[in-house]
Amino acid sequence: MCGRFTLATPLDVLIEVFKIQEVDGAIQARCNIAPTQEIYALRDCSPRRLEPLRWGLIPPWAKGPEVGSRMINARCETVAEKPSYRRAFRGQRCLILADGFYEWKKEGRERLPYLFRRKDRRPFAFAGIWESWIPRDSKGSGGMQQADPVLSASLLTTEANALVEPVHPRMPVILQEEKSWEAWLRGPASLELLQELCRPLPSEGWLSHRVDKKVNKAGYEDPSCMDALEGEV
DNA sequence: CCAGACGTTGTT
DNA sequence: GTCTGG
DNA sequence: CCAGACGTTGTT
DNA sequence: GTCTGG
Repeated sequence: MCGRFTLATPLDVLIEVFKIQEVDGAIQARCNIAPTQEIYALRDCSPRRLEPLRWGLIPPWAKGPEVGSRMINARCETVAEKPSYRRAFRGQRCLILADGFYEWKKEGRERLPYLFRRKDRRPFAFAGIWESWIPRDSKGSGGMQQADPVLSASLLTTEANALVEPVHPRMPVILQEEKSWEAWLRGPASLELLQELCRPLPSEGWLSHRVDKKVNKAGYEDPSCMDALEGEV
């Protein structure tokens, strides 16, 4: 699973790595992105536009946005069939930008967070799906103003690779090459190709280390979140 | 037919 | 909206 | 994902 | 225990 991640790479580097052509809104370094918060995604190949989305896919039929708080992940094994996800999986895939992700290991009563990232610290993308949700006319508005649609997203999960497996049995679907970014975003794609892209990423070129439990608290964003605990590598 | 769910993880 | 369960 | 709340009535 | 909020 993946319930927290980081995106602390400077914007100019993201623009260069992902060939971003437009940037929507201000993006700031994030060390502990939590569900329901803003994430940054590319929804199209051309133009490649970086935009903020809400983490937690809100299906179009939802009565309120809180439905999205339990839709933060989609299993790649079932995403094509689940009523809440399949439409987005067919035609609304996105790349969620990241440069690290946290997974928790259960040790008795404790939940110990680990950070996973590339040795070279290059940013990468989670395979995501997005939806647009239109708020129902809220009671006092009297139809005066139509609320804007809310864009939201889930990220796909797959089996853990050798590096993640000791900590947790699932990990996010990671795309780290231009070719796979293109393939994930590009129009209609065969189920076969998409399944291929969802295989667990090999661990070569990646590192993990334990981090402080202060990461457990959503909203704690100090850069020291990403520091290795003493005695860890 | 209507009502109710629609998701993932991990578990003694 | 669409599917499942009763 | 983890942390924190988990309830109603009626009100200075 | 289970749900909601971040």
